[in-house]
Amino acid sequence: MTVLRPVRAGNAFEETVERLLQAIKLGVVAPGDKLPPERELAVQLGISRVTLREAIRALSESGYLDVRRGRYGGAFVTYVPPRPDPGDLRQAVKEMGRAELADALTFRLAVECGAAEVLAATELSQEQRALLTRRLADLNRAGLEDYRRLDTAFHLSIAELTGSNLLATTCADARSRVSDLLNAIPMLQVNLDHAAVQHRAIVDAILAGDPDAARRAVAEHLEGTAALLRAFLS
Amino acid sequence: MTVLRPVRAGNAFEETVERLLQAIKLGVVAPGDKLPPERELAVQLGISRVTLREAIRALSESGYLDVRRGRYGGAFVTYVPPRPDPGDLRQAVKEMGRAELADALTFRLAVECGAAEVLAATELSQEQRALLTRRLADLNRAGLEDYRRLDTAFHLSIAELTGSNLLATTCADARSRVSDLLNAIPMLQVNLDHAAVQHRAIVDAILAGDPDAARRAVAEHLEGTAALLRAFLS
DNA sequence: GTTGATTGGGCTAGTCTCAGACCATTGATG
DNA sequence: CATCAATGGTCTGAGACTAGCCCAATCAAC
Repeated sequence: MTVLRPVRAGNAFEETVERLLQAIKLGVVAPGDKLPPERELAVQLGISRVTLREAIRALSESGYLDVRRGRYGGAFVTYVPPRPDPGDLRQAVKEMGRAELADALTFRLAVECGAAEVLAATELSQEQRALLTRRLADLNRAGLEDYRRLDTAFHLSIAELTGSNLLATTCADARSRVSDLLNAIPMLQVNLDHAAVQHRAIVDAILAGDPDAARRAVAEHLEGTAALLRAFLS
Repeated sequence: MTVLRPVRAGNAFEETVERLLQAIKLGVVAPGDKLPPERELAVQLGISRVTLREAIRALSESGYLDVRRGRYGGAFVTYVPPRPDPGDLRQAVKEMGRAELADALTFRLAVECGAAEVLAATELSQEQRALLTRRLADLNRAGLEDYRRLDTAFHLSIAELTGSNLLATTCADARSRVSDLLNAIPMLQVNLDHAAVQHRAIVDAILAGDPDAARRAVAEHLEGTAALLRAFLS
């Protein structure tokens, strides 16, 4: 049964590595930025500093972080998403497995659609409307270097604006499960233009307070990339 | 930031208690049934038998379980949902806190709507359609004693039928966050009749392959109870 | 240069958790 | 009534995790 599943996804070290990797790959800490100081971060993550340091060392040895001592030191993010490559994509899809990929894509579709329609059904303040349009503008202004990070920020801000922390973390989790795959998709200008139109439609539907339109816009947007990924299974 | 949150919700003992309580309150193991044998359950939950036994003992001492030794023994569920009581409801809502309640309700709305519309957009096999209608029929045939459990089973089967484990567990989590509150809501015949109509509408929309209608039906259904709960905040 | 604040590096004693083995109880079956 | 399989009850040694402390390095400010 679905509820008597493992209580923990691994030991504290493994879960910490996973969490930090999520923060890095989602661009919560951008390349060149540094993580919070160990003592502080350990408290935020609810683990001991020893365990946190083990995780940081692992990520440092894997090339995700550069750790520097002394004042103004810290753990700096060195990871930059690899250049999109259909070969990587094909391999990544294979590694993940057919069932797991379907699960992750369905999950993402459901929670992002749910978040968008809830937000569309909400009375939004002027600040909230401004934030949403600003995120969209940031994304449209982005270069290829920053596109994925700002795309993530845009999508996650929809969930965050609902005011539900549970929903925001769930959407972040859903996205991180496919982030490696998304990063491997080549960014063709046609696709970017297409995505921009869809992003616009999503924002318009939310600002217009039209949940059905918001749902359809998000579904259409996500189905595009989902179909592309599924194609690599055959 | 939403992603640098605690890695663990508590120690293994606490998380195990929480998980077993979820299984009991959602009716995954019905009153009178017993949990799987300790050795087996410990493996399923990914914890040691020692830790599992501590959790079982705590629940036994709290009156949720009755543990019997020997062959044909086991941990039997003795918990039956308390008789609905507006007084309990008012207190439970107060204990939970305004922000947490809003979070949980928004979360549930988003994920259950998302699940329903994904399912409505899916090609369903004959077996899947049959399962859904059977769950609905079971619920309509239920007495007051079994209503909550079968209502939960109906709602969760929608998420399970999407084939996404992640989505199913997320919906189960969302429901369990408000289950105490739902159980405290008095079951008036008017409300049950109303719910039956809404359940029918949800199933019809899913079977008809109409995601927009499915979304609206679920949203309307959940907003009813959400509004009722919110009323107890004032 | 010296200083001092900030940050990573490392140690230790104690608690939590685990795997595995063995014991005790129960009750259907022959 | 004796047997025996299934199940909960208990113990032990090892490893994971934590809290708290102190050390070492760095660099802006004086």
